Amino acid sequence: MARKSLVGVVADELLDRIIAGDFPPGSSVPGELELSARHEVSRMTVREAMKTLEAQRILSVERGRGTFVNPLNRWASLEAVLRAASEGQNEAVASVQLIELRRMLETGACELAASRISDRDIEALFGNVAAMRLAHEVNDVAAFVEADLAFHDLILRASENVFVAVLFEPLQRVLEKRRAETSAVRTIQEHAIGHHQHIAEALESRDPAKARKAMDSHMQQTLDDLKNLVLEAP
Amino acid sequence: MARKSLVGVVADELLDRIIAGDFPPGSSVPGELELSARHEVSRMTVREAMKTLEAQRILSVERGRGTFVNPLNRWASLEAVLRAASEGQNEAVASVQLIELRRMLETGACELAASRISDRDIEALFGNVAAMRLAHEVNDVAAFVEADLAFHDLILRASENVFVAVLFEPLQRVLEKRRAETSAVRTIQEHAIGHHQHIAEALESRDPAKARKAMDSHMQQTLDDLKNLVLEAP
DNA sequence: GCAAGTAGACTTGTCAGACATCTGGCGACG
DNA sequence: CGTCGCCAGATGTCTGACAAGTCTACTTGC
Repeated sequence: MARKSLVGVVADELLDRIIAGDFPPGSSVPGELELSARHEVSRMTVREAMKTLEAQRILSVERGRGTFVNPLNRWASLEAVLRAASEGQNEAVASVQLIELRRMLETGACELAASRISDRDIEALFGNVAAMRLAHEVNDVAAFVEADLAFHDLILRASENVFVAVLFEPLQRVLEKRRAETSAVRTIQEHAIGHHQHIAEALESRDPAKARKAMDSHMQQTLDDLKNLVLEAP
Repeated sequence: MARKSLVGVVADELLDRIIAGDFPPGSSVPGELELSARHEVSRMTVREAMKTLEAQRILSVERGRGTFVNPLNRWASLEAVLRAASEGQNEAVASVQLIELRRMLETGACELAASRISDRDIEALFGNVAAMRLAHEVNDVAAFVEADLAFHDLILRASENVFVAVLFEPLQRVLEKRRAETSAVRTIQEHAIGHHQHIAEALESRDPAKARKAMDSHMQQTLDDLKNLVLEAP
């Protein structure tokens, strides 16, 4: 694990204080000198920390006036928004909303991919399903997850839309922990194998509507699994 | 227009050189000292420029080794990716892909909003349609666009999904210029009014599938309009 | 008395130079 | 031949200073 530099520490602590509500949107954040004294670092370090938060549109720096907190809907960092939205009892709500977002992107990408995917990619898709089946039989969770991820990644790339991939990348990183959890349950594995088989077949038929529906069913299953896990967890 | 600070200029020029292919993904960019000499600024300025690019996951800075260019699919900035994807003759392709992305988010948000939207918001929706109709009659393009944007913004917020709004914000900023162009054509205005009316009615019926379909038709129209304008432009 | 102008305090922007710390390779030494 | 240590080069941080924008409040001229 990479030890964080001072800049990272200061940026994190400042973001924590923003999320905690110390500095509500629209208000100003303490000056660079004050922060450098508080965190016992030089002003340059504080400036670099601010620059990272400004690049994520969390802060707006105005020369001569001060530095201000942007409203949450202008933040450009999915992870920062996730941290802010997960405060308190909202973690379950945030998880569901993330799945909803994933559903939009994946079903859309699948619909596009249906009319653009190559024969070779379809073959690879069925190969991934076979790999999932095998991993299920020998009870190899890691291999199962890997084939699962490769399957979805292939569809994303087959949609031939660069921007979808860009938006999806941070989402995947946030969700990968929970995916590993759900994938450990054998009955869920069986469900997933069936859904993936249907998706591959739908793509093979080159029917966008059918492909979208197949992926949507898969996402609905994923959402149900998440709800059952989160809500029933002790 | 805000004059860009030196940091912004350096960051832009460096990004331009990356996009131009001077530093392909995986390779290293020149050291801080070399860049500070090239741009005739201090090392601190270069460092802050690098920090902004690092925060957007365009660069990876590794202490003691150097600074490296990330592959495009790891970039976190929609606008930077757009700049990279619009190089050469690809601008039309990039525009279409952006609309595809917007379609995913807006149809998804509309589907969610159908079961969550309040009566008051529905009323406001019809109010916006009325405003569009009025603006159409008196030929006020600015008012038309404003009501249009308010309509879509309302649906986004009615979906009650924070993350959708976060992803959609930069998209909207990128697309707003073209939207103003298409909205200037009177026949397109008429089409849009009809579609918006259908969307509002579908949401009023609280039928998610119907709402999704109505929004999808609207997006299809937008896509067709864009294609006709881009492809037929002299 | 009032308004315009201005001095000052406070903010961020940039610069210069220095030292610390990490990485990787090269060479000396066992 | 392998290992250790040194060194060049990279980024990380600090100090102190000055430039430049913004807002407030006081001064000044009418």
